[in-house]
Amino acid sequence: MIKITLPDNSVREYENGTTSLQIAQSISEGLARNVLAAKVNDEVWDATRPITTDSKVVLLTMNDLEGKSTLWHSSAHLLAEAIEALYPGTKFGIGPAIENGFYYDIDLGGKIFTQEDFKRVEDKMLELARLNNPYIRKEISKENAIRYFKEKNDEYKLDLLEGLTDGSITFYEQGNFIDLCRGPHIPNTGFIKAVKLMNVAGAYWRGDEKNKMLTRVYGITFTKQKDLTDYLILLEEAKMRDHRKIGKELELFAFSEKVGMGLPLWLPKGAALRERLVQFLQKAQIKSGYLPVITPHIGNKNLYITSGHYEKYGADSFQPIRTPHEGEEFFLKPMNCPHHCEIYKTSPKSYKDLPVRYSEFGTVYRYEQAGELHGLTRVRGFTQDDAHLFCRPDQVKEEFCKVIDLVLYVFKALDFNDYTAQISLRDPNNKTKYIGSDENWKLAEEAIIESAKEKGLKTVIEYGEAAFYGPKLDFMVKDAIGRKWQLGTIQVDYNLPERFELEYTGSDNQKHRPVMIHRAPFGSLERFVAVLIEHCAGKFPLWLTPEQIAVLPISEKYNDYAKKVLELLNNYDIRGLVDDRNEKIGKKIRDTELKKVPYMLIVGEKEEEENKVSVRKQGEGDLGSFSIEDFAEIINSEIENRIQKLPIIK
RNA sequence: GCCGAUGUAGCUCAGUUGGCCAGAGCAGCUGAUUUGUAAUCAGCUGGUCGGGGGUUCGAAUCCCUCCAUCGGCUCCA
Repeated sequence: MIKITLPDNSVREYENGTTSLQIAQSISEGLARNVLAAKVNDEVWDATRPITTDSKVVLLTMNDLEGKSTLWHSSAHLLAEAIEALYPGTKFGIGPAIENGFYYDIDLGGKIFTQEDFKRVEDKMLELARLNNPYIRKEISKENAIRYFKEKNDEYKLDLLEGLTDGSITFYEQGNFIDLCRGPHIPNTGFIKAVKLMNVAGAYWRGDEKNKMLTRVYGITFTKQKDLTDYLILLEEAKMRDHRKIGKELELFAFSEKVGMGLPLWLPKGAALRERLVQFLQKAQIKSGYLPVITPHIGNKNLYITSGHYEKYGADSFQPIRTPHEGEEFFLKPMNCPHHCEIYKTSPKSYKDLPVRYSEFGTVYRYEQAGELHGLTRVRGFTQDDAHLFCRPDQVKEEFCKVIDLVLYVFKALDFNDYTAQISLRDPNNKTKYIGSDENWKLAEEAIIESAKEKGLKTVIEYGEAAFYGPKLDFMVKDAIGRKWQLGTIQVDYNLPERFELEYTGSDNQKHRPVMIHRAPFGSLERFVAVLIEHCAGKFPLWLTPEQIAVLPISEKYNDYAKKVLELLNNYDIRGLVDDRNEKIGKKIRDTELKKVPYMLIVGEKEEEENKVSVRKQGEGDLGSFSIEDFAEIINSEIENRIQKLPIIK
């Protein structure tokens, strides 16, 4: 007999060799029908794998991340089985589960796989799923594994096998399909009840652009049809919120082929919104002791040679601008830090001067490959809400913590309430990608980890995500429909001060090297606005939105009164427009609703007589009539509660 | 940059066995109407069918090429 400890710490005894599935059955049949896999002593196992020692067991269902990914991994095998049945001779790369579903990389020889083929493959998958074929785990020798895939003539699997050591190799078999796979898998294909292929794309074998491009087929499956339906509804919702669509509809920004790809044009309303964001942050930064500076849009090549950016990115940048005579070379400014280093150097610094904090809404230009561009989230010209803090080593932690406060202040003001902090460190296997000594990296990493801890941030560590000059703390926010976005970033840097030979005189009258903190709470205004649009679906906070009110006269007879109302409200710092078109009130309301203007003020005979306005709130309806002063009071207190009462950082 | 898809009026979209002057709705303009909480009516304007080249008696439709966009890959200082 073996002892099994369940998550509620209850201990049950089972016969040696009992499976997690049998444990589930002993608890309830319903549970057994939903068990996809099990965590046995913190390792995810097949639910059908016999347990032979005393163990901690957690049964996994669709409600668990690991349960989902087991289902999706098994679904990838099912996809492969279906494709092999329909397109014999197909070679298979890898087929993992991903955040939402799974994919399989396949080589169909010459055949082009398109959306037209989806229906056929989906039907085949469902047909195979209904056979309830078990997923059977088999340990196999490397020699036999190689023989199998040689016979099958699948060079990708042979390539994968090369990296594996004998003794650890397992095959999984379901129906007529055998795959090299570590597992784990669901008990049988019958758990897969709903199947949807999402899209198809090219992907290089092993992610290396020198290798052959395979066809990547993306799909998702569920154990209930309803879950698939809900997922598709969520995707529709995401489509409705797409900032490219809303940006066009609300006339916030545009692109022009003539101006060039990836170069956003801010339209009047978008520019107003952006400017308001800038003012908001500028104000908080000045209160926090930042000194705004301004630097040019181009910089001499030597500047970037010093910073190390030239060596790292020079070849993949917009190429230099050459002057007609002197043979000088200038780059479009791809980042602000080197300029700020030079500002630091314009005067000698004492330890008493530090920290100094230079801030700049600095517009930078980066050559991004054509296929990488995406709306406002990935562009070739953008404005960073940048700042560089130069401080003594003993000030790093305090400064870093203050920057965290500022970032959280920004998130709070804009309703991003669900966020995590990602500590982005070097790739330990490839240190050549980075500049600077191990010692400096260690100091920087410690500063970040300690500060995040002190602030009580929820953190995850990611290796290989650091900037080339230093580790980062990246803030990931979740939007209103649960999608994750990277926004603000804070970086500790011991390397650029060295390259620029930055100094200050200490109390010991010796020269010392300052530490530099790079930070951008928004990240970039472009990206931030994009994420904000998708977060709030275009219904911006009242303090930020381009038009807070629309005054809607019932007929042209009341246009003059409407204009007077708007003027009076302008005096209360409330902004908006009068819809003086010759249209019926229903039409004006409809159009204003679609423009997502927060408040509509309807004025006609009654209102003019009583010097009032009828207030209608966007998305909610009629609120009744108010005097102009009362309405202004309501708006301004709503704004005050949202933003001005937030504790401003010291 | 690579793989695949897409490109028709300002916007959303019809129109492909190649064939009469390329269509609709919304937007815009003109007029009528002067309106009470999500679309008033009528008329009109607007398109080198992404650009260029080719096949053909004839091309939005077929072929080539370039550009842009979309979904991915790779990349992201």
